[in-house]
Amino acid sequence: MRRAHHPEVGEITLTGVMAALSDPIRVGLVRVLADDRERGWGELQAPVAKSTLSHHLRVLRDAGLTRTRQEGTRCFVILRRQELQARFPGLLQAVLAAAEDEDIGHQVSVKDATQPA
Amino acid sequence: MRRAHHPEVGEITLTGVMAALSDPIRVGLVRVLADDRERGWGELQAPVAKSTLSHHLRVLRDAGLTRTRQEGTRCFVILRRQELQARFPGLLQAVLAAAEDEDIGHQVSVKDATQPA
DNA sequence: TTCGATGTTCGTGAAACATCGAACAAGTTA
DNA sequence: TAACTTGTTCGATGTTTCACGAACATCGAA
Repeated sequence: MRRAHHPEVGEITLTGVMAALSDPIRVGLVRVLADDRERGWGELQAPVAKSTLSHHLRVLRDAGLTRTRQEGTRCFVILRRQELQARFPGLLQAVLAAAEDEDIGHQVSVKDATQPA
Repeated sequence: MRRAHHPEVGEITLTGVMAALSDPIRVGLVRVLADDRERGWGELQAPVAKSTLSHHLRVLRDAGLTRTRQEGTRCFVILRRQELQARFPGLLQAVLAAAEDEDIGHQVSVKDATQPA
């Protein structure tokens, strides 16, 4: 369980990001993470098996969209917003706005576990 | 040779656009078309067989990124820039900027045939 | 040490995709 | 009518992706 190759900012590719965001579930995950709060795996609710969710999160990570941190046996994800903004200015913003507008990935949500702000 | 289902603006989906732009050659085609000039098939130069090029142009068209016009036996493409801007504000712009920055799709170009401005 | 929880990886299909060459269709031109 | 040009469609092939369940690894707790 120790595999987490995050690409450097400079290694993030446009086509990689586009490919990662061509799946509704992954768009949904990004939307959920768009509030810049770190989320635990377990909070993420999506209509797929956990191995499939793991796969999607890996794709997002490999594409450079998210960063994964491990703490004990559980993992946390966070959106690499600033880095993406630096690499591809305006892109994430435009995608998020479009996703909101179309309500893409609405099937993904967070369990309100850590909700006490 | 009569197949050209252009989606309405409202039918263009984000994931469709993202998927279409996850291929370097298609990004290159969009870059070439980014000057808003209509181009003939024959002008488009890409390192793939013509059937493959036809396929890529079809994907772009189906995704709503381009519009195809037929005149006699030859076809012309143009970027649906305004409509995309209306549908997904800022998206195309961000993608084009990123593509320029990374020089993605540089393998695609135009023959200077209609070049006399 | 033995559970239980949490993710990852593996093995496996089904589907989608990129690519090519060849065959086809539809105009243009000779 | 007979070429020729231009682009589409077809069939084949190999790769990638998505999906699942099962097995494995890791850590914390009993």
